[in-house]
Amino acid sequence: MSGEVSRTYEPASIEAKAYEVWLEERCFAADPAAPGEPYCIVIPPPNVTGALHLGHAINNTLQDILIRMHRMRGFNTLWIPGIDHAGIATQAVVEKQLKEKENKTRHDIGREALVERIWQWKQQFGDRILEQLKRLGCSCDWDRARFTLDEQCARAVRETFFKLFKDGLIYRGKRLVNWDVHLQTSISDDEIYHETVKTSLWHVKYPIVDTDKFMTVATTRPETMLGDTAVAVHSEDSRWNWAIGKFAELPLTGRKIPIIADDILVDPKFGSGVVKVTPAHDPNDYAVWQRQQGKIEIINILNPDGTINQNGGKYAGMKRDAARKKVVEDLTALGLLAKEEPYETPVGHSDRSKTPVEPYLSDQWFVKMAALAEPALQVVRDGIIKFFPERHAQQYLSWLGEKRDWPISRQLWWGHRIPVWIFLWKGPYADAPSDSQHVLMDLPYLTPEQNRQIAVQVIRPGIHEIYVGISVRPGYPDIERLLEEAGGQRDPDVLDTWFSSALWPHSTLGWPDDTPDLRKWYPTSVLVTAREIITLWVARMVMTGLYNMKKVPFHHVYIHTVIQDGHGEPMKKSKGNGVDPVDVIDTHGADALRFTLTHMATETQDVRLPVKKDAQGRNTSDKFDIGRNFSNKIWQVANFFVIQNLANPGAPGPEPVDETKWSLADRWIVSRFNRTVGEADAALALYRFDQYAKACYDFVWDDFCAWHVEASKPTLKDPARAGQIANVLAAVLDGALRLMHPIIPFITETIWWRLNEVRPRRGLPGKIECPFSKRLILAKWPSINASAIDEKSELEFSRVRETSSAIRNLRNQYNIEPKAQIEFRLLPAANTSAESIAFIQSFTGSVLTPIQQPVETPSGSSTMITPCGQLFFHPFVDASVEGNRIAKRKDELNRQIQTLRGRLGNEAYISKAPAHLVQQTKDQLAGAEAELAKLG
RNA sequence: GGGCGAUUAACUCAGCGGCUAGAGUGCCACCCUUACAAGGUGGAAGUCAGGGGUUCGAAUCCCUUAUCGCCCACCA
Repeated sequence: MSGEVSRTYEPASIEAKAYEVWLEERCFAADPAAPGEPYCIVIPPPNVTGALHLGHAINNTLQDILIRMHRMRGFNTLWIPGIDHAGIATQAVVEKQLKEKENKTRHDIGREALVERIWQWKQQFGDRILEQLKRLGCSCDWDRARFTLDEQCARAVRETFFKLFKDGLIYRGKRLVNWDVHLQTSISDDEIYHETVKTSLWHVKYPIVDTDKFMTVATTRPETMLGDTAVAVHSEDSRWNWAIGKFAELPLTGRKIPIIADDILVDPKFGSGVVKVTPAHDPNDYAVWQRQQGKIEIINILNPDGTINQNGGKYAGMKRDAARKKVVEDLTALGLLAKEEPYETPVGHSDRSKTPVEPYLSDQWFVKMAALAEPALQVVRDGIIKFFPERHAQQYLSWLGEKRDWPISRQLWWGHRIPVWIFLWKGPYADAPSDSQHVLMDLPYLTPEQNRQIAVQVIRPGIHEIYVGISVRPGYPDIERLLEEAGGQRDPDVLDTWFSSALWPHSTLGWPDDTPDLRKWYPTSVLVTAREIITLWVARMVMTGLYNMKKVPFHHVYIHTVIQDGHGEPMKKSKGNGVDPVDVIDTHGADALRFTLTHMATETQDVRLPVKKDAQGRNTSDKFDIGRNFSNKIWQVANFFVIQNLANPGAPGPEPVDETKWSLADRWIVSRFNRTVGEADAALALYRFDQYAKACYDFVWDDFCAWHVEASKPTLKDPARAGQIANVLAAVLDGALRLMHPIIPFITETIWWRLNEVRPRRGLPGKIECPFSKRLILAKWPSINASAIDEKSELEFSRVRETSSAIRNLRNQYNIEPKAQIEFRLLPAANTSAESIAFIQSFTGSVLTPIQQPVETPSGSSTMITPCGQLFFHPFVDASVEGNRIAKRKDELNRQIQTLRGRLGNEAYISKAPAHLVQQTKDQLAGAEAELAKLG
């Protein structure tokens, strides 16, 4: 039997096999009709752009723990896997490839061809991600794997967009985007890096109309003054507030622009106290324009290629650098340039083209947040959704509380294309509805039935042209075709990736259809994610969940630790410091990886993981040794101690459990096991995965291997008791495997099969129940049996441990050969049983002869006080060693006595501290004094 | 600049008002003892970031400084 099992733990040989069995037997497959309370997690879909790193590994390990634990508890469990299409990042990667390999831009090959290529790319890399999750051991229902750009998600997106559009919650507005003039595309904030640029600060004089005075503004971008629409001062700045309401004459253009007060924009202590306002080309100034509510104009002076447009008058057509130079020249000629000084300022650059980005005014679609955010705030305030740890709710509440409208359009080709067809308004202007208003109107070329499937909204990008946007309910391609034939043009933009991931918890379950899955598993149970996307993702899922489903998408949000590299930088795809979990699985095993990450999943602190490359070029870390060593420990004790002893030719057959034949160590380990189950349950209920891992580790390594196994060895040789010990060993191993399976599924499952062969029926009724299950993944989670808790045995065995350690310490100090037996006389303390003494002898390789009275300790002999009694010994005593030992101990005791006396001498302590603490201090003092006295 | 968190042994982290502050790794000594050298036994190692305060009692609570991480805002 043991010949089939490798002597050392070799993860590669067992992981694939166990996973194959789970898949073959469809252990992960969920059935909404199956019994059990629903328990559901939807995976935070990883971006398709890259391979998973250790941050994903911890995220998914923790989800798998929850899923496996609930599956064992009898819940009807579903874990839905999936991948995010990650609009910007993915398109950027494929465009970059296109450029490098074929020297083509996306415009060269066109929209359809580009999207086709991205799909090919997605196929390849999406599969790789799913493969990584499988290696990790994730028990997802793979048949339900989803992609945020798949057919079902597309329907959910279309349906949601249409609903929002019809309800007037989507509107068309202006927004400053980061414009890459080189690539002629907008880019996200994430793709911008700031570089300090040496430039000048120009001080320009603006004449104040109807006076002979000037205001001086400072700017690093003089060419943008062509788009100035106001000059702002602080309302309490006595130098300038007299001018509020007057006008300034904008040099070079002669335009008169208002002098306004804006106390947010202007810091009167900075510079001249006067700020030029260019709403179309500066984010702060744009905010001023919004605050001023139509009192000032907004003028765009740039073409998409970065040249000055017709609004720039005689500068039209010039590139921005040339225009800047010319503007400065002209100002100088007019005598309006007061000063030019050297200046350094950070300038945003596009990560993709490495050129400076331009804030650029463009038409975008927005979701109105006010109505959607309020219920999402309320469910968290009311505790319907709880964050773990609790403090993270604050970030959610404060961000959502701002209720800033959500810009949802992206100038990309990869994504859900915005389902709006835009028409020029043909009716009389007088009848035109006002801006951004949702209107009811029937299109003449649609049937009444078809007209019910569309929603119309007015958008007005210019003064003299009025456009309407028409959105179509999903599933009516014929209407879309009719709209296009009638001259409508579909908006070329796509939706923000987060728009589709916001629907993830219900779209993955089948929404907008009313499916059995949706009815069974929505709301889902818990969301497990990292704190950086609490706003981007979590908040939006809550909003859309409440909007579409009228119910929260999940009840708990667990925010886990961030895995950093050795320098304290979070692992990120963009930083390139991510470590592939498969590397660690290859060097240490999946269970070791999972155990170590779980052990690190603490509540507050992010974890640094110094990584190094091994000889094969794999990124790994010594930190995973803890998991590997633990796995090996389990492998050894299970296969070559417990199972071996149960399967030995001479081993006792199963016999009925008879607790009267149990030893102190048996009662103790059974009690300890039940306590450990309690600790694990408590930890998991609060998502304290680290405490759960530690409870398992301490129980298996310290309690079971280090003490109970040692205690079992002599009795296994006693035919009268071997049968009972075997019962206990089998049950404890069984229970431990159940308890640890969620963290380290592969090794526990593999051992489980062997245990089933050797001892299919096992268990200690009322103490450790072991109902049979062919597969551990489907076995019952251990329950706590209060009757197994045995405080008396726990106390007694802890004294045995302490005494044994003290004797081992003594042996070490005297360098006594491990095999050599040493002899003591023992004056037993009260409650020290003969059984305890026998255990101490066995644990320490010593002989203890009980005595009734203290004996003299003449020179050449000595004494030691232990919890189980006072020891007297002589043969090996060396005066110098013993002198040191005793002196050191006396020092300790004296120090202790001093502290304790000091504490008791403090009247405030006696009167204010709880009585039991005062008593405890007194007992400690008495104990220390007694020991000191005995040492002479 | 605002909010949140962190700073405990050489390293990675627990502990979060009351035992002499713990664990794993690393280090030292002894041991291939019949489950395990990926191991066993024992040991050394910490002014709990600095400074103030509250308390009978502070690593733990409050204030403050410094450094780091995340989110948000970034100055004409």
